[in-house]
Parts: sequence; structure tokens; C-alpha cells
Amino acid sequence: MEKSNIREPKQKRSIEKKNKIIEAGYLLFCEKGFYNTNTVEIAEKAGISVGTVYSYFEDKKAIFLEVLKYYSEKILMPMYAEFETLSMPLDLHEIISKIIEISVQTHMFSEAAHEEMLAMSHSDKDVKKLTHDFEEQVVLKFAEILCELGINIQNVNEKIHIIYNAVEFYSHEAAFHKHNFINYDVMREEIIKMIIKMISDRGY
Amino acid sequence: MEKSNIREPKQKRSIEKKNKIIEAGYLLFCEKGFYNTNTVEIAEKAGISVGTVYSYFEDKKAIFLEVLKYYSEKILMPMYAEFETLSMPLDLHEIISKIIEISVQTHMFSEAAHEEMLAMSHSDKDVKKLTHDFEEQVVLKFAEILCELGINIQNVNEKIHIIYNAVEFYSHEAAFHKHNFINYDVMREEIIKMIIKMISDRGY
Amino acid sequence: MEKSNIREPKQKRSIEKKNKIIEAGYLLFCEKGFYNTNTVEIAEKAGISVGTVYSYFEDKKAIFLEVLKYYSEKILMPMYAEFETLSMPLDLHEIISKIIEISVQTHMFSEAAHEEMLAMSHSDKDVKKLTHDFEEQVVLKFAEILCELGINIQNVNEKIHIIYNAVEFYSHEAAFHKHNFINYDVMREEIIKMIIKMISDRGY
Amino acid sequence: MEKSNIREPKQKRSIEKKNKIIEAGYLLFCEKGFYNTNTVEIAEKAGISVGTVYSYFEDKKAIFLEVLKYYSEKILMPMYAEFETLSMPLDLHEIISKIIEISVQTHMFSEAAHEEMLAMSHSDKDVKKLTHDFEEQVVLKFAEILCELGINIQNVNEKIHIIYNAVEFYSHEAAFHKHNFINYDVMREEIIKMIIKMISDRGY
DNA sequence: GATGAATGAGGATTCATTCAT
DNA sequence: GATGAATGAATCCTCATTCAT
Repeated sequence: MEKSNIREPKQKRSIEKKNKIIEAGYLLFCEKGFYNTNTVEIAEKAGISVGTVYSYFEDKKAIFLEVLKYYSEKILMPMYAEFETLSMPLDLHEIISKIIEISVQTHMFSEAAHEEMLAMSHSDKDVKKLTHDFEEQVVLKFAEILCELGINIQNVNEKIHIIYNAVEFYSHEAAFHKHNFINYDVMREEIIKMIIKMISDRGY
Repeated sequence: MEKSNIREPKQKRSIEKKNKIIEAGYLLFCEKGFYNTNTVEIAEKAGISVGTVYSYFEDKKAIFLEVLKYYSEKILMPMYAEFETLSMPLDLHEIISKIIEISVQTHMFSEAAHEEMLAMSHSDKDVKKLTHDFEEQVVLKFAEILCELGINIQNVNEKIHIIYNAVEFYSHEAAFHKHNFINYDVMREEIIKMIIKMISDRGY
Repeated sequence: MEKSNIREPKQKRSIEKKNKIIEAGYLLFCEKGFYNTNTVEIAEKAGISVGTVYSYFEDKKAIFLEVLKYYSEKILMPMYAEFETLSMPLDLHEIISKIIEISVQTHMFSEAAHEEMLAMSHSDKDVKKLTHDFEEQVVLKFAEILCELGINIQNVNEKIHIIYNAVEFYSHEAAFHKHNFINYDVMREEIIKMIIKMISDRGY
Repeated sequence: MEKSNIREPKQKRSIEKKNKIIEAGYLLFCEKGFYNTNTVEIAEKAGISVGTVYSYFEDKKAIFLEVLKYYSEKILMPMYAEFETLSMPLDLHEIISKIIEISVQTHMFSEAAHEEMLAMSHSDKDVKKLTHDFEEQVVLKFAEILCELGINIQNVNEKIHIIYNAVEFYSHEAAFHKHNFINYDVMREEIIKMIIKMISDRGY
């Protein structure tokens, strides 16, 4: 087996540098997409040389993969945090409202990342796997959270997956008020209504 | 103003040729994505020369734009057709089931196109506009259809947009049974249930 | 299987162009070695663009491989030709003298090619195979020629291989009078003497 | 004059370190060739840092040059040693056999070094000079040895050069039994026969 | 109108060498 | 003295686009 020449940063300075590359990649991929961003630009934006980029990452795609992980966490962290603060009795409408709000905020900060991720996830095996695993992880995590809250739902995985997608969708739309024929406050209320109904539905 | 050298095909043979390029582009973009498909391949698959491709299209992106339109119609046509055959009294569950079935079929044939489209739609202004307009058109069209069927719904645009997204999402997932922890028959029923509730909801 | 994009030239102009690339590669590889010659230089020397070079050759190494074949023939052709003119009775000393003369001439024209070939033949599998096969072909060809001349020699393959090497060696040395402590006329006579003895030796 | 920053090691530890670099370079150049070995690898194999390598050697080529000297001695030492043990009367066949055996052994250990050396020796002036001088030294040394043994040969330099080359050639071939159509035991006997005849020939 | 060979700018990646710590 | 992270010039190769035939 070939010995990898990629540095695994342990030192604080190294970790910072690697993070700078990821941050630079994130911004550029979002702004211009993967294929329209070149490695020199990433290096420049990170304030280092191309050579250094390549001492932290195998190749350009490896940067993209790490950017994806970074982006994923950026989205989920604040949501998970929100659930830590819950206290009984639950006000479903308020909780869901907050989650959606968080999601919208995140999307405002990273509109493009999501689409870029989706795009690469079909033409690239590795990206496909990463996004696939991420979705799975998120759905199962939320199912677990609901379970811990004592909320028992029939077909929980399927429902959460649907809900997760709806929230994603709304956030993406609302973040930029894409369509004029849509009132985004109304839309949010419709989605919240839908979610509450789904969660409350214990079958017939 | 710059004189355009792009031919607007009037002759039958010319139109056929242009369509062959679009079809070839569609297949290749779906299979490998925009950036991993080159113009020589498109020409070869269309059975003509690169030079000829450039007499019908300004550049590679122009092909993509036309492919997008072609793809959009491919998705919508069979759905619209379905609505032509409706007769009273409406069996909502059956109608929605059929629509979803059509959507899934379409996705099985063009998994990648959708994602590729999304991807380009953020890094490219022209693509962004096209997809934006397409969504708008579809939502308004369905709202109109419902109206013609005598179904009056509060917040109809918002609801249809949500529903449209849910169907898209389900089709995409189901077409390839992406996740093992999801039972796609169960998921479909949940989505149908959700849609019926949304449509039936006339406010309080 | 991947369809190769390498053009197989049939047209006269194409063949000429491919030959120009080979000739350019030959001159440059000889002058500066494989690793110190870049693809742009080859293209420039051939009077075409880099892109065109890559439409005739898979990669830089493929050029080298063809250069090798070209070089091999350049060496052998005039030798084979010499044997066509032989008439009885054979004057061994004269024949061998002539062969050596031809070999020296060739080496004067391509000193470096030989060494470069040897060098690459150990670090590169494909080059190794090519040179290996070439040697084999040459030895067997000469064995055949001797046989046709009615000259029967014990251990013919082994002897010819030894002789072939000695001639190569001498040519390489003599072409540039490398060493001052060597008298190359004397050396040639010693080699001819050796060859004659070897050929004349029918065992004990 | 430019002040050289290259350290001339006097301390035992320093000399050991320099030798480690040479040994590492030798192994790597043999295995992968000059251009496919990088300085980091050499440093790693030598168990030191790149920076340190550059405090002992001006540049990469300087390492190669020293490796060449090291390699040369590795080949010659055991041969010279063999001659120390000779006693009268000489059994030529046995002596030559032994020399060839030693040469084959050396080649089995350093197949590639020889070719790599040849390769560089044409594209690089310094390497050319080194190999040239080495050959000269060897031939003159053997001439001297023969002289000391009381063996007087006409055209001694030329003959030894021819013989030296034949032994080199045989060793290289035999070490790896390159060709199937050659019987290497037979070939060795032919070469020994040739050498004996050459040495025994005192002119007419 | 059609062809497809030719172009060459652009991009990913490597690696000899330096120099701050 | 030693280190090894950082540099960035240099190289191979691709491909959208043009244009002579």
C-alpha cells in the first residue's frame, strides 16, 4: 500500500490552516460551484499556497468532501442544540417554528452549498455516499429525539424523512423569497400545520 | 447589435437535427453531468459533427438550457394528460396515486437531470432563471387545474408548491429506493394522506 | 471499454504530421532526455499545437514508444540492406567491417537515443518490453541471415547476441572517440578478429 | 566566489549521515530511477529530514553523482579483491569464471543503477564525465593488474575495454535471464572462450 | 451547409528548494 | 545543527470553440 503524503494536522496552527482551506472552499464552491472554482483560488482565499493545500488534501474533490461535512454540521448543530432546551409541556407549534427559523437562517448563509452538494452527489460516487449517509443519520437522530420526548409515532422514519424534506424545501425557498406568487409566512404556517398533523396522527 | 450566426431551424431536417442534439445532450448530461460531458461526445451521440452542433447552439450552455426545457416538458406532459381524463366524482387517493406513479416513472428515467439542473441553477444566472420560471409555471398550472375542477382551496399556491415538492422528493427517493430504513410503500401512503388533508382543509 | 480518442492517421497529411511529432520527439529526447523534454517543446518543434500532439498520441510516453520504434528501424534498415548485396565467396572481414561502419554512422546520428532508451527501459514496463522484443527480433533475424548464407554455427543465438552487443558497444564508443587511451582503429580490428573467430569456430 | 553552504563532514556522526543519504539514494534510484525518486523519499529512507539532506548536498543531482561513485566502488571492490588471491600457475578459465560470477552477483543487486547511470550520462554533462572517468580508471587498473601478473598483451587497453564490456553485458543479461532463446550457461562459456583467445593472442 | 482537425488557454497536481522555528 | 511546512514554477493534459476544406 502506498504511503499517503497527506498531513493529519495535530498542531493548533495546522488545524487552523486546514480549517481555513475548508472555509475558503466552502465560500468559493457556494459562490461559483465546484467546477468553476480552481485550486489556486482556494489557496489564495485561504491565504496560503497551492502546494500547501495539497499537503492537507489528496485532491480537489477531497476538499469538497470536507466542505460538505463542515456544511452538514453547520446546519445540524443549532437544531440539535434547540432540542436540549425543551421543557414540558411541549408547545409543538413553537418548537417547529423555531426549528424552521434555524433552518432558514442556515440556508441564508449557505444557499448554494446545498445545491452544489446535490449536483455532485449524482455524478460522483463519493459525494453520493456522503450525502446519503448524512440524510440517514439526521432522520434517525430526530426519530431518537422524538422517542426520548415520549412521542410515539407510527411510521416514524418515513414521516420524519418527509418532514425533514419539507423543512429543507421551505428554508431554501424562504431564505431568498424566490417566488412572488408565494407568501412565505402563509407557507410556513401550512408546513407547521402539516407537521403537527403528521406527528399527532397515531394511525386510525 | 452582433449578428448571430446561430441558425433558427425551419426545415424539417434541421429541426430533427436540433432535436437530436438536445436528446443526446439530455442523455449525456443525465449520465455524467454537465462538466463531465464534452461537446464531441454530444455531437457523436447526435450523429453529427461538432461544427454542426455549433451552428445550432451558441455554446455548450445553450445546449444545456434547451435540454432543461425538454426535460421539463418530459416531466409535465404525462401529468397534464392524466388530468384530461378525470371524471366526477373524484377519487382523490387514486388521482394522487397516479400522479405520483407518473412522477416516479419519470424520475427513474432521468434521475440525474434534476440534480444537475439544481446544481447549475445556482452557479449560473440563466439556468437559475429557467428553473425558477419552470416551477412557477407548474404551480400556477396545477392551481388552475384544481380551480377548473371546482376545488377551492385556501392558500392554494403555497399548498401546491409544498405538495409539488413532496411528490418530487418522494419520486426521487423511491425511484432508486435510496434508503434501507425507509419503506417506500408506507412513505407513499403518508404523502398521499398528507396531500389529501391539505387539499381538503378549507381553513377552520 | 473506453473508446480511444487517438486518431489513426490514414491521410497523407495526417501521417506526415504524426511523423513530424515522432521526428521532433526523437531529436528532443536525444538532446535532453525524456524527462527534460516537455510536450509544448515537442509540439513547437513539430510545428503544431499541443492539442494536436494529443490527438495523435495517448500521452507523452506513447510518443517515446513510437520514437523508439522509429529509432530501431533507423538502425537496422541499412544493415539488412547490406546483406541483400552479398555475393560469394564471402569476404568476412569486409562484410563485418561494413556492418560496423553502418552501425557507427547510425550512432553518430543518434548517440543519445540509445542511452535514453536503456534508461527508460528499466523504470518503465512498456519500454522494457519494447527493447526486449527488439533485441530478440534482431538476434533471430541475423541468425536467419547467416543460416541462409549457408553458415552453420554452434550456439548461434548466444554468439550473435554477444557479437551484436560488441558491435553496439564499439559503435557507441567510436562514434565519439570517447576515450583518449583507446585507438579506435585498433579496437575495430580486434573486434572483427573476435567476430571472425567466433563465427569460424565450429566447436572442437 | 560564492560561499558554499554545503558541509564537508568531518565528525563521525556527520559522515555516517552522509553515507545514509547515499545509501538511500542508491536504493531508490535503482528501484525507481532518478526522476521518479523525490528528495523527501530519500530523506525518509535515510532517516533524516529534507533540510538536512540539503546541508550535505548542493542539490538532487549532487546526490546522484555521489551515488554513482558509491555504486562504482561496490562493483569493483570484490573484483580487485579477487585478484589479490591469485597464485601461479594461473587457471585462466577459473579466474574469468570467478570474475564473471562476481559481476553477475553485483548486477543482481543493482540491475537498474547501471542503466540509470547510462541514461543520465547523456543528458547531463557532470554525469557523463563521471562515468567516462570511471570506465577509464577501470580499464587502466585491469591493464595494470595483468601487467603485474606478467601477462603481456598487444593492444591491451582496447582488448580489456572490449572484455570489460562483454562481461558487463553478460552480467546484465544473465542476472535476470532476460531472453528465453538464450542459454546463459552456454553464453558464459562462449564469452570465457572469447576472452581467453583474446588474452592469449600475442599478434601474429 | 457540414465536417472534424487544429488551436491554446486553463486547470490539477508535483516537487526541488528554502527558511523560520 | 536539524526540522519539515511552505512555496510556486513547471508540467501534463483537456476541451470549448473556430475555420479551412
